[in-house]
Amino acid sequence: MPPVNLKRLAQELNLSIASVSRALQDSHEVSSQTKERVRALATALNYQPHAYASSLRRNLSKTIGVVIPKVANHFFALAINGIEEVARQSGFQVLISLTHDDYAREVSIIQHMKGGRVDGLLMSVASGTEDFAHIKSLRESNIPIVFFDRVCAEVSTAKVTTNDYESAFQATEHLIQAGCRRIAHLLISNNLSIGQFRQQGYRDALLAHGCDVDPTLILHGVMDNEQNVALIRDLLLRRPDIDGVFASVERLAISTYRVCKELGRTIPDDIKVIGFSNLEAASMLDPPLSTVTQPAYDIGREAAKILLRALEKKKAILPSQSQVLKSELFQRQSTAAAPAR
Amino acid sequence: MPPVNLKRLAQELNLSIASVSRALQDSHEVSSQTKERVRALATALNYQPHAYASSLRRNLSKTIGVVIPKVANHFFALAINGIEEVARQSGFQVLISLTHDDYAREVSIIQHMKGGRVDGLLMSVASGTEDFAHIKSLRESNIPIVFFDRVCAEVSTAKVTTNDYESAFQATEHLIQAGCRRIAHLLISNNLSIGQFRQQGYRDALLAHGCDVDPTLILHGVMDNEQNVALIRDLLLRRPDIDGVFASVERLAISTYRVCKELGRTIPDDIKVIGFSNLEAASMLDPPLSTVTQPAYDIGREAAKILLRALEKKKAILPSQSQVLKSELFQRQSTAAAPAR
DNA sequence: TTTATCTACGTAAACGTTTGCGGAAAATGA
DNA sequence: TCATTTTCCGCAAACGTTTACGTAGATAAA
Repeated sequence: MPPVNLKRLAQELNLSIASVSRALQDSHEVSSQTKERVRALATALNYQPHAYASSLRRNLSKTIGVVIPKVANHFFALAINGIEEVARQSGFQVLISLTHDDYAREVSIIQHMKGGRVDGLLMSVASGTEDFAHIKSLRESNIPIVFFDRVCAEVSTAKVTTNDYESAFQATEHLIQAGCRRIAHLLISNNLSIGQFRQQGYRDALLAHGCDVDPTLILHGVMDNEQNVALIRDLLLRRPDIDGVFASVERLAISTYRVCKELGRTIPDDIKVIGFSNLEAASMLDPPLSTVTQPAYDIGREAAKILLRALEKKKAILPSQSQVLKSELFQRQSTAAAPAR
Repeated sequence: MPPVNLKRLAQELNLSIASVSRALQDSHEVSSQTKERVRALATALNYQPHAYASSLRRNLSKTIGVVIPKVANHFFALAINGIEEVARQSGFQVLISLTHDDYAREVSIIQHMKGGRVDGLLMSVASGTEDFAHIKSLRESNIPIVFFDRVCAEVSTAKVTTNDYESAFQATEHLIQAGCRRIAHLLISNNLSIGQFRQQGYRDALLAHGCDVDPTLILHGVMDNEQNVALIRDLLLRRPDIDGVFASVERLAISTYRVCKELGRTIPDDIKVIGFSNLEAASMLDPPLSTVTQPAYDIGREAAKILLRALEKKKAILPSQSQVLKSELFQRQSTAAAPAR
């Protein structure tokens, strides 16, 4: 059977393709009777416009790209939900691509996206990315971009982040007030501003409370979780005086739990642990994990909103403005102060 | 500045558009010197082919659609990773759309996908779906589809599942052997085969061990977690003799933990709990949760492989064959038998 | 009446790519 | 030498849309 496209509809209705197209767009240039005829046949034949043909002609894909490191991560999963919600309301599709925190893949993905596939981009930078030429090149393709969470300081555009410095400060302060004196900081090795902010918050909190910053207590984690467990084990064995751990990412907090169980260190008596995390089951852990929880869903929503507003106005270059949402600190068992004796 | 497309390359090289196109495809119809010239300029100008134009002309999008209920779910997140891995290796893009377990959205998404957007589809059916006309209509559009996990029995095509019946049987048996006599079964209300298989495994395990099946012990959960907590609380209060819970999905197991904490029932002494789950932190829960864990990543890989093989051979209709992968049962603290007295 | 405006539709070009066809020049065969 | 094949390239149509422009008829204004 012949495909059901505009030509087919036009033939069966004795109309021109143009009129059918206009009828379906509810143009004022076509009479209401013909509109009805067209719409009737369109639904009868279950006509579906060819999205790519339309994109090609209008130079608009009605699609936004989302480039993130991974999806098996509560934060990004929730952010996607927020993005998708906003996009759907505006009739946009969402094209998700995963970098797996790999620079080469990120470059390749951005290249692909540039070929007219997307109207705009939402992005959380891969931790391995140090050169940003591929991102800057989006300018020339007139593709606006909004960073969220893992922003790129070098590129001036709109950004949605959380108050990472303050949250890290609070988390560290919370550990100090719970009685910790030797606080380790676990982070994923990268030069992204987000990691720097969190580390700075950690450092400043220590200084503000008269503790000195010991660089050997700062551990740079890697991609592989097994390796992280080994690294953390080494650290805790080498420095038995560590009585607090501030994990910059969820995985490192979980790895710390694993190591503590293995070494027989009890949380929170021997070591207190707090970490950035969006884990729903945090309160069900043994012990319940104190967390800094980012408003992931809202971050996604806000980023998408900003991007869609820009697309609406056909602004390809966004003002370098950053919106900061607040994370929430949940105090749970893992950082409970020792009972007064 | 003018856009960099085939026309632009052709002009600058004094060639025809056709030759440039062929050169970039490494056609034998163009000399190796010209190929070099073309490739050189293409990389110099950072030429990126227009994916949609190519799709339109070749009637191929090099894209596979993934339609799933949600992404904030370890199982689906891992499955996506598997899918993405396979797709990337074959040069395919992955277009993810979320149904949020809503029938209307699922229909709308399938409609969109039919408009030439994707070459094939991977799908896990929404729990609310009861009519499958929208799925069957894909046949007419020549779009092959592979179901994974939440398959649709009514549609005959390739399917990738896990051994749900046996896993449920084993999980229930495990509870019985740990000493449980009154075992509740929590599931998400739906008429998908997957839910039926799991329930049947539960029933048969009870019968096989001489327990009778009590329909009032089977609880149909809903979308909202708070509501589920209330439902489970009611159930446990109404039936204080319940000493075991088999949760068909992760969320319901977590909700059970919450309720038990609230009611002061200790796991596993008062109640033992096991559930389907891909939660990485399952062993860190309080107490560590016994799980039936599906090989989510492999499921994604297998489903994608089957689909891509079909696309390779231009087979739009796949033989109704189902591949069954095995889930793994992890015994942890939450189902530990009471110490002999 | 004539002229101008409006309504409703068709014609055709364009978006960027791929590809069947044809053909000129070069290479090969006799 | 001529005939045949091979090599390399251009022309133009096509994919399904959208849209600038043209126009025939109807209506309104003069």
